[in-house]
Amino acid sequence: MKLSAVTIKDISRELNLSTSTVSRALRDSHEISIETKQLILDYARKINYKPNRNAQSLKEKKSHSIGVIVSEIANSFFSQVINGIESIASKNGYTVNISQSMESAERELMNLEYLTSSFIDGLIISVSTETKNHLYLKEVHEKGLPIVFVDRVIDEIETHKVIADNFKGAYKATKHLINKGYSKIALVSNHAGLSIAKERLEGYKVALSEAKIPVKDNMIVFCDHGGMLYSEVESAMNSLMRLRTKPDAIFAGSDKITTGCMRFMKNKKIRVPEELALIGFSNNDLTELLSPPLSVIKQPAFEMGEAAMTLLLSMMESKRPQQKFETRIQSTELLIRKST
Amino acid sequence: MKLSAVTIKDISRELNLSTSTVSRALRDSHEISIETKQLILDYARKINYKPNRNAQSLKEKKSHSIGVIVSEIANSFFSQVINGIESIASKNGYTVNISQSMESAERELMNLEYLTSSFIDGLIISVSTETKNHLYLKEVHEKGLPIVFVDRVIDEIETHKVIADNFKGAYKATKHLINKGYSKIALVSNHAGLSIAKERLEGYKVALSEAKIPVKDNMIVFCDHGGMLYSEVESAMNSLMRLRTKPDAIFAGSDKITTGCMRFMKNKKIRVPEELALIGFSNNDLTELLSPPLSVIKQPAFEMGEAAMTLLLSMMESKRPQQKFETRIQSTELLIRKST
DNA sequence: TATTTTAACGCAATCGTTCCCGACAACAAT
DNA sequence: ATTGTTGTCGGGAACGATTGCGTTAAAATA
Repeated sequence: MKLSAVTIKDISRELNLSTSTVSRALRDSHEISIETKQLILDYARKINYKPNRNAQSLKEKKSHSIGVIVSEIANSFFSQVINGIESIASKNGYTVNISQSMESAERELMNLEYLTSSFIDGLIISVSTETKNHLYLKEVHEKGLPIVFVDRVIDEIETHKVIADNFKGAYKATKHLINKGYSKIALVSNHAGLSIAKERLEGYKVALSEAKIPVKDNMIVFCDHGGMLYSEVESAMNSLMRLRTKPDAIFAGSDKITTGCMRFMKNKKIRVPEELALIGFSNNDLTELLSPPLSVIKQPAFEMGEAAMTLLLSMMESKRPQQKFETRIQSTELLIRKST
Repeated sequence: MKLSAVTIKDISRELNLSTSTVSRALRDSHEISIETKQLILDYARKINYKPNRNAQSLKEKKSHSIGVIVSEIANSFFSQVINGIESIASKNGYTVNISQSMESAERELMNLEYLTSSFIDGLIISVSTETKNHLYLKEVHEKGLPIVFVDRVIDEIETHKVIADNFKGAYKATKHLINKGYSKIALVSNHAGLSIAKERLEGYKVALSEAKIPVKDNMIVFCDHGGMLYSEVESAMNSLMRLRTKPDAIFAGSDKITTGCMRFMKNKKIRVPEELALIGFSNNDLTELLSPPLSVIKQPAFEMGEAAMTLLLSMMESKRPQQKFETRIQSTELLIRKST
């Protein structure tokens, strides 16, 4: 069942006017006399008229709604990003359609195909770890769908991008560990193919090199699903702990991995930071309350969401395809607490 | 700018057929010969035809999208609920439109009015703490919009409701504290007008009464915005700590309040549970890793989301207004850890 | 052979809005 | 008196998909 809506026709019939006049009055056209306009507006308010957005969308070829695809909503970083997106979107009369890829390329594609059925005016996406073939994304982009990448970008697609300064964040974190006297620093990274993972790896490597610490391959392990499952982090950590020269510090490459590592150390009763230090990317507010309070690299998630939506707005509202695209790099924050 | 979509007309023109035939072929009607059908299907796939959902919605008077209004996405409980909703929705071809009230009745109403512009087929809502006048909600409900309440319900509106067993959860938590030897148990509650707050208060009171512990009003404090701001929790806790007979245990009435209390105790260097025990409602995965690990009452958030969406589906898909509504009460889980 | 049935397709209206054209007054300018 | 102008309004065609009904030819039946 559905709600029976009142339409422009109802108004025009009641007031003995044409639908054109009513439509124009509601849109405050100058072609309508003030009296008629007032009459229509009053009556419309009285019967609680709301324009049918589907009809409007069909006519205007604009839905005033955007799609957002992230890997998981229940992830502090992404929920904060969405928060930022929503705040700008609702201010500008846009509805936000959210779907989750759950780090699965298949689900991502499904959502994408669904959202792009001439339904959304624009898309903000943070690609899943699995994504390797972005044919479809590229296709809709070339057909003219405005897209903004957030956090996890695809270099091959030229459009606006909003990312954190992953290189610098990783660099600062690693350098911090070095300054604290740690030398056997392991990296538990996200999927190697991810843009953020590459940048963070690079920051890690450069910091080590500058300190003349050799970068060892066996000190770098990967979680191909970004720590979505704890077991993934567990086996990554286990492989590190089996090493002949165990690490004395862990640098975790994502929110879920960071908390996963923490969980691992708790489970294994590894003392932090005495036996093993821990620092990682995380936007979870509770990291501060952990024992020990976690040192983290925090991304300006809310602001990144705002920036992405603002950029998307500019694309959607511009008449002609934009030529110049910008990549906004927002700086991360290093919060040093007790775990390092 | 927008993406130029391919329509049924493009197909019909190219193949020298009528739009009716094309439409019927795409919908696999028996009135179309197999050869023609195949021809159309092949060509449609070739040019990557996607039906225009706005046009479909206009024709069918169904948008196949639902609205979800919660107080905040970046709240583990709600993000898990949304997770559950989305999983069922996408399986059934529905798009989820999420908006946040941020515990503001004004924002809630804005979102509601926006979503209900003949745009959504159904609504799942967890009302904000501020909400007191639900006139508009009642109005759209009476006009026939299927609504399902989750977690925070409005008794006056008769429809499906999905809630956790708040009474029992609170009862069990309080009883647990009593069994552990605590007797001066304070309740830091959510806004008093909220259904969940009332039920939890009741569970708290009954448990105390059964143990012949008098219920004292000054041991019950309220956070009118559900702990949205830390300052709110802080002042609530401060008023408790100023009491002549301070509490020896805190029972926190919501996710944000629980973590807020924990934060307060850390800040004030109050030893948990020696000086003050803490238990509370929370769905945050990290509570386990806090020091001490928090005892919590956990709600089946994901399952609640699933249930809500399932109920909403049944309402949306039924031809006539439903008469019988159910209130699904899902049981909570008491996780006893070190904070009590 | 004449008539009915059936298969396969087209026509045109419809959903609710918007907007390009007019239409038709009243009035001003020539 | 004729022509222009302006201010208000209505007619009707879109937007893209769906669908009841009508049409036509071929096939089946009498």
